Amino acid sequence: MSDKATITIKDVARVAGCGVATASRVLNASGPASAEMTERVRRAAEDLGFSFNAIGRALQSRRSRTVGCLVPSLANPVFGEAMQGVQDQLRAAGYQPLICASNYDEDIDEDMLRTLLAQKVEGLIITMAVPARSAALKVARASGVPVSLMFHDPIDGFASAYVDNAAAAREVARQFIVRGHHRLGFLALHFASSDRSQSRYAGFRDECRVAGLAEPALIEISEREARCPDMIANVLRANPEITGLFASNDFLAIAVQNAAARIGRRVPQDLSVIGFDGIDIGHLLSPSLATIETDAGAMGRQAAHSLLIAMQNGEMHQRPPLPFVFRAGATLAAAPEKKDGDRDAPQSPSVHQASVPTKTRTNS
Amino acid sequence: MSDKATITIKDVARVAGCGVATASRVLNASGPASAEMTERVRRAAEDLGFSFNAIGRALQSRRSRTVGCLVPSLANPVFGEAMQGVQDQLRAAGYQPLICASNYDEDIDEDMLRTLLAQKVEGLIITMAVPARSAALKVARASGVPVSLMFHDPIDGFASAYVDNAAAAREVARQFIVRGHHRLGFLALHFASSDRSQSRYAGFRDECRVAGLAEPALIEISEREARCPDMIANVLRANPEITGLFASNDFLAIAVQNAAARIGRRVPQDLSVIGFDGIDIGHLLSPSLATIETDAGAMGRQAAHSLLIAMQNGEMHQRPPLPFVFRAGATLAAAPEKKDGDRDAPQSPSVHQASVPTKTRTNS
DNA sequence: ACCTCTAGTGGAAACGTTTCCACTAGGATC
DNA sequence: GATCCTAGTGGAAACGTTTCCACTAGAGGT
Repeated sequence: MSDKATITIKDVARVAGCGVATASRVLNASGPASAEMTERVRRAAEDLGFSFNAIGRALQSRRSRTVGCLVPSLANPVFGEAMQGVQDQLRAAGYQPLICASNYDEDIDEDMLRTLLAQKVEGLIITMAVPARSAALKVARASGVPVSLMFHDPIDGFASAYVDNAAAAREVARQFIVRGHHRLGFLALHFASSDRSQSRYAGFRDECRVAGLAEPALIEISEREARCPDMIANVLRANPEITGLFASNDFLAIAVQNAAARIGRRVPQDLSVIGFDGIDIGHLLSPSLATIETDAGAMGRQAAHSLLIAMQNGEMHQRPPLPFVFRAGATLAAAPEKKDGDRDAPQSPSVHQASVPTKTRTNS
Repeated sequence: MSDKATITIKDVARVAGCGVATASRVLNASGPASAEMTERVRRAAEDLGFSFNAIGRALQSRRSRTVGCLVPSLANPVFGEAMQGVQDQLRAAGYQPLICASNYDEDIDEDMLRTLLAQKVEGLIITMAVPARSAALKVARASGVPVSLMFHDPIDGFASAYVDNAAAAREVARQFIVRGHHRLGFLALHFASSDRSQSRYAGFRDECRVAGLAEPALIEISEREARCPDMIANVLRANPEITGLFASNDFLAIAVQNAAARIGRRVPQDLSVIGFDGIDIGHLLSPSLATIETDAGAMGRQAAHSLLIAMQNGEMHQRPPLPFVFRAGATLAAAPEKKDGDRDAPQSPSVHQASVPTKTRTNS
């Protein structure tokens, strides 16, 4: 049943009774060929079940039609969605993604990048574990291959498909402040290594300052701690004054709710929580999750699109950041009545009323 | 800064003052070389920043060191985790996955498979959108490349890394029955096209039969309907007699809870729900999610491992199915007191007491 | 009748590797 | 001193493709 050997274009040419050059031209529609020859070659290819060997093709043409993609983890659906977007976009252009995950390991990051470059990818789409001072990024630049970043704020002249993390965080802060919260906290995962977390904290803090609030607490926890609700409960216990907590991502926000319940704090009556990413099930939970909704698929598509353009004309342009939306949810409510004599928090001047905005659209 | 041209092993040989054969032997440690020559070649490669071109190498050696992976979607973290497992395993063996998603589209399935084969992947790891009568599977078989399935029950002689869906579903049924439920339902996504859903329903139904219960209701909904809580609410309304609902996956189980709340049914007092997959956040929700816990990463690792073995010695062996665990959760409780004169449901003979087992481990 | 053009064709080189083979130069064995 | 081995080496052939180039033959222009 199966073929004795692999079938090459030479076999096709032989059967069709022509030279390989002609066969190649016919099968690629890349040059002149008589109607009769065309028919014969098509026929032969069909009969033999011929299909091109992408490797031979890539070697000769020096075009692998392949784009390397690197994300920290595929287990995180946010990156999965982004990859889905990347694939859709690339596929339409006749390219194929080579997808790798670094598992948040800086060394694997670099290693994977080298592997991808050895495969002669024509472009790279990268979300790094540790973008700053990343050896991987140096490798990428040295390669001369066009690079699109994803999720990261633009760094070092690399274009990125991202949302403005600082602006989103400011929006989160405003949502808290509007509701009378004045002791806020930011719960960060991978803070030290994540530029995104850092931008978010910066924006969050800035908005607090503008509103004359105290510096928001910066609480870092490790991935391992995040998996352990008791750890998070401890964190909450250690920060009893916080009434509004901004979590690094939606999963963490959910974990916070769980932890709060363990120590008898009610969400949102005692503690309001806002997440980040806008994962789908957020809507369905009770209480529903207040969060910043982003579109990871769109980020993937944009990164791929920019890259494709750059691969054609060599010019990589930074597009404006992608829009995000604040999604209201039941985890966010007015601050509890203060029991202690906290100093009065001046309201931000832009705040007109206490009515709750449902969705705020923005893209800067 | 960047290299004027790409550096090949010829350049290395020239600089080292030797033939390419020698350079190749040194750099691959694949043959004899004098200490001095070794040094010179290493030096030259280092100085030039040489790295192998995987394409040239693959062409000549007819070994791409690459494995094609196809999953229905990367946006689903279950598949993402599996891919992560695959990658870890392959990487350790010097292979690289080429990951594709079919987006649950049968045509893309086949198209992707052809693309992967054109890349001369040395093996395939596949989870199909529609396994039965799948053209993709025929393509895979015809290619002669070793194939590991993932998630699917073994089909057509292909080995698979999977959990025994029917057994898991029987366990789910027992958990309901133990608690006095006797009107059960199975809520399926992609039922017509998913062998997994079908196996689960079969097991679920079988166990109901064994216990002398009525046939469980089979409720199919589309992906689109699943996103719309009102649709699910309608389904619940249309099946008021059901007190125990087995959902196709955890996300769907969460959606069910939400829908139930909308029509005033309490989980678990009025309706018990059990999911499938065992996603991490299930623990953290309130009520916590009762579910069948599976290890997608382990499935990926096993699929990759079996494949690697088959790639070496040509023999693909079906390993026993991977273990699953029933995870108790607050969405599952005793059946509500019956209000109508339902006939008595005989208890399964294996049931000794009403005490709630916390975890049941099994692997068959 | 000559030249020029074009369509159609195939030979062969190249892409970057690995590996087979042939070759040399010593050292060991008889 | 002839023979055999071994380590070390490089030339060259392949892998499957595309594409440059050269060639033919007929058509169309003078």
